[in-house]
Amino acid sequence: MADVAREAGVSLMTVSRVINDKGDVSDDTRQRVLAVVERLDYRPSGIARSLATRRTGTIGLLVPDISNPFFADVARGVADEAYLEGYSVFLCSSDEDTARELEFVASLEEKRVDGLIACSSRLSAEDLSGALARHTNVVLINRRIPDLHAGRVLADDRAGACLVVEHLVRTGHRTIGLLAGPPASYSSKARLAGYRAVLEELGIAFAPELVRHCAPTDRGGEEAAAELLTLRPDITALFCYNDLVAVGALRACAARQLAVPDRIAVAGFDDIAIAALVVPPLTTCRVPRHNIGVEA
Amino acid sequence: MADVAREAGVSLMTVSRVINDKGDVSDDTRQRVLAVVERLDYRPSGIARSLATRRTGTIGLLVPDISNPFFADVARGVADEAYLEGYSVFLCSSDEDTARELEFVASLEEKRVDGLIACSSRLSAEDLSGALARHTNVVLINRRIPDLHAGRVLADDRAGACLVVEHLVRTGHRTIGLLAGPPASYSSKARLAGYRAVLEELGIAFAPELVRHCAPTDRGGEEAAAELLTLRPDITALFCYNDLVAVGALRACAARQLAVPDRIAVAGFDDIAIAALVVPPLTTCRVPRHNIGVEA
DNA sequence: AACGCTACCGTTAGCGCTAACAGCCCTTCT
DNA sequence: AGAAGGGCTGTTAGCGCTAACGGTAGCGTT
Repeated sequence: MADVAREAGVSLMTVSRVINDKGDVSDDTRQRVLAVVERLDYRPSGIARSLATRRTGTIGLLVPDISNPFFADVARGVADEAYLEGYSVFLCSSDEDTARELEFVASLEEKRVDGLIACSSRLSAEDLSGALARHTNVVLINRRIPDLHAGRVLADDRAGACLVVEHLVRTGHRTIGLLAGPPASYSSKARLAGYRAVLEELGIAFAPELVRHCAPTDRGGEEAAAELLTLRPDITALFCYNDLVAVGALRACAARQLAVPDRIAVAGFDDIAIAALVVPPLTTCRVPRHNIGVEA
Repeated sequence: MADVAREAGVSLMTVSRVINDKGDVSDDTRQRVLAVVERLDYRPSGIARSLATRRTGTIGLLVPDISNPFFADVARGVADEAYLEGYSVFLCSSDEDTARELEFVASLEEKRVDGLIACSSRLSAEDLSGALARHTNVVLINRRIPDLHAGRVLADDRAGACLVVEHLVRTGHRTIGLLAGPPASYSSKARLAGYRAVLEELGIAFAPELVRHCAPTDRGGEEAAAELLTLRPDITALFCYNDLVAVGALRACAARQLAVPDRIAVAGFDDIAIAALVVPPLTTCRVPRHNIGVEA
């Protein structure tokens, strides 16, 4: 920057004004400075600028697993909107590990991010609000923490679950297993609530042994479905935490020679791409993942 | 930091040594400083540290589309390894847009990233090497630019294609169609080369009309397969650019009542989750996406 | 003539850290 | 005794920018 100022015959401040497109610079000077910037191939240091302005133009994005299509789509929305607003995004994929999540929050603080989006945090309400209290601009996706000053973007998981379960009951199912995903997940609780509400509303007793938590992956779904179907072979429908779990459930059904959907129905959630491509295609409930990211 | 130094009765430098875990601090002093750090809830500024050390502990990751499972898996590998090494990752999803890609490279330079991983860049060799020349630590995934000082991680697409085509030929196929994906893609060229090499090696004439480029999606595969099968109904096997294309091809076959795999064989590439889930499961070739990210 | 205003540009003092070096004290060795 | 060296701590001078304020010239107004 000093080189540019010297070569253009102006002060550092004038160079600063030009590269930041501030007013109070004559057109003539501006052109002269820009020419030198070009000639010397000068790029300002965002680090030094951040130190002086106390803004970094970055946000942190915390997800449990970026290779999960759900979070990848949310991330895409976040990345798209951040780009439009001139922000950069730190990707933090915590591998569903709460300790790592906490480390990421601390690391993002050291990096002095301007904001933080935490998607489907697996942390307890206590740990999460403790960690986030140090950040000023926070948005939570699929999490509701009462006393935390933070924005929220929530899918209406309860309503979605109601739709799915209602559909299953109306199709004649009375014994509906629930592969409920990670117990710490907000969505898991909300979907369980919807499942329960619809059953009771339609006069079907809620049976805890029909509910099984599992990892939110196809493997998690496969294992949980196998166990649940062994325990309760009378199940005629499985409502799965998400489409990945449902895909795993499909495999478990295939392994036991249970025809889908004739002998047993399998429903997922999210409507990720794979839902339409498996055979048979999954019953599911669309969640506007990209929009959620944009909104957050 | 000044507060900590004052309260602990030491100099700034000693605080710096403690928080950076450098030697030359007595155990007694270290404990005293750490206690004050804890009490004042002090977190060092990575920005200021970066300005002083000229290192940021960040890398940039450039992908065409983070919502594409292929890139999401690579990103997961990058994120995992970066975490282990104490680096943070800037996620840049260019939406398959070359202009945006260039902007990202410039923005990462201003952010003073320590390194940059560019995955399947859509830029021309010229633009890409021009943009990356300003960065010192660059790794390209699935791109080979001759005169660029950069690390490379390449899937051996040619060898993979050879394996698949050889398998098809050994299973008795002589008329093998190729749905070749986007012509600009490095992988497309490499897989075509493998296809051609194996055919010629095994004494089967290469027929250009058996090759058809297409979008790397299930829809692209469906359309291209339909056209190719109309043109050459004698085809008994389809080798597809990737698994999504192959899923599309499966649909095209179903529409024409061609039994898979009895009347026609369909092979994909990448071994994404869906490959095992369609009926019948796809013949495919695994690409170690996560490893590629880790390695890069 | 005195004043105020606008447009432009410069100076000063940091932002919060660390590299490099300088010192002091104590021990060990010759 | 003196030299040498190691362990610990402090001082100085930045890293590359910008906020805040200060100044000047030129113009119009009273």
